[in-house]
Amino acid sequence: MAQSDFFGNVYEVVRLVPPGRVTTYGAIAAYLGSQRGARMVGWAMNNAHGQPGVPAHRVVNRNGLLTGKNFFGGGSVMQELLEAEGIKIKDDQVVAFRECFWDPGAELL
DNA sequence: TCACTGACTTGGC
DNA sequence: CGCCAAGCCAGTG
Repeated sequence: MAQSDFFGNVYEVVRLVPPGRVTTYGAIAAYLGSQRGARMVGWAMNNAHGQPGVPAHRVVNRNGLLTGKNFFGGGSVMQELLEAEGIKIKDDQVVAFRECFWDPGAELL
């Protein structure tokens, strides 16, 4: 990858997230081998703003809360994007998050 | 070169 | 049930 392995892997994993599914920073971080490195995943997403094909709106925190929605324009853009894929959002939170959750380490392996 | 911050997570009080 | 502190990696000042 052009970027560091961490960033490159994050982009690739997020890009592999199927429509109608969501993943978490911790899941990606754990997949990369750094569970506590979840913060870095968020940082990668920040960089991912300039990366096409990286649906950062499908990445939420472990509570299913749209923590990064503030970075999508400050409005409910992230929520609408997820709803457009069939994911229901309630109170900035993913409904049936556990059912929509997509674990890279479990689905890809 | 050193120090701080950041879209997180977990555990402890 | 809610708040505080620690750990992770990379980027910026």
